[in-house]
Amino acid sequence: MGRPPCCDKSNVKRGLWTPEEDAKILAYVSNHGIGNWTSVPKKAGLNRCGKSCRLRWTNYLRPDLKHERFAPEEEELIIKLHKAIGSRWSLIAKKLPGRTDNDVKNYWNTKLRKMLQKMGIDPVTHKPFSQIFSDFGNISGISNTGNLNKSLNSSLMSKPDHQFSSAILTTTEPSCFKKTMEERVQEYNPTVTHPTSWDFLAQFPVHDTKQSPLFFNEAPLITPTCTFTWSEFLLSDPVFSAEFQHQQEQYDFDEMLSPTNSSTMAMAHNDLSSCNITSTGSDDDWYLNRSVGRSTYGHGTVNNGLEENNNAADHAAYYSSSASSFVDRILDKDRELHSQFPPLLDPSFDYY
DNA sequence: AAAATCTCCAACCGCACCCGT
DNA sequence: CACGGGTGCGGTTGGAGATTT
Repeated sequence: MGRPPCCDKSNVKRGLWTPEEDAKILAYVSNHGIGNWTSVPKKAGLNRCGKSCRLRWTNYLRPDLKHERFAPEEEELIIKLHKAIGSRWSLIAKKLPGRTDNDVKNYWNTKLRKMLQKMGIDPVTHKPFSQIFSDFGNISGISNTGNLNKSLNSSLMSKPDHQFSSAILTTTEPSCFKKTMEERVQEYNPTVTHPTSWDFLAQFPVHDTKQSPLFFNEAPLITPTCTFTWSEFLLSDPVFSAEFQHQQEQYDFDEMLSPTNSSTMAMAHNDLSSCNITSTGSDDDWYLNRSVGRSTYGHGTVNNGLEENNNAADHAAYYSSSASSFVDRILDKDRELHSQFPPLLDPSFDYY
């Protein structure tokens, strides 16, 4: 027998909150503080589930929340923390003052995940696809070039925004696909005149480990081709290595991280310990943000013009202006790695 | 101009954990 | 120790606005 619901769902209001309802929550909290949310609806005169009240307060009404767009430093930190600990949004949010787990989760799902995919980085493993293919080439029984080429061919037949499907492991696709890597890359992005393997790989949609466990999850089948690891690369990165010097002084991550999953957590400990973010938010800004920023009453979100940054030009500007960013350094390292994989760099390489 | 599709994010759901009794 | 209510958390959904066809 399952647990009874926290309230009678049929008799409580659901959906978007009105300014009047928000005012009641704010008035209640200012008078009584937070706690015992199940009794809040009754005491505050709201026809809402207590859980819904708590969520509204936690995710939107709390005075310490930031409502402006994520800063580049915040984006970088989210990516780094996600690499270290995965989708533990509440832990990640704790390192981003003024952000909630819901904020971080939404931002990851709508922006960062897609951005990494477009850059050729698998947002699940945070590895460039090149490294994944390198590992792929060493899987027993499918290591010969012909099969690998056919597999690559198969994946190229899919549209970029589609998830990387298990089709990569099939060899039954039509064999009429004969474009070179350079042609494919330039077709995808005409501004690339001398595509690297990275550009080539950036075409590939991301692999979904849930849908296609054969590729990633059967770890014993995969034997890395070289001793390089991305965690070591990150540790050697000049920016991050400086941060590592202060690791234990800044955070007690043993407290944050569960003792289970020791190897992953050990890495997480290293990566997380380097995080050092300074709060840029101000409580005083909040009411200003609420008045000039966005609100979510009635018809959804109203932005102040700075909120959204969806176009590619802005992204390009950001990544060129935040010189030698986290991702840039990964790209540089990946190109270096590809010097060890010349066949993929040969313009005459034919995917057939 | 209208319809279709996409993007974004607030809100919801259900499970797990915490903690007081 | 067991139980039950409250809370935290991550995944998912619904729908409004934006963009594309």
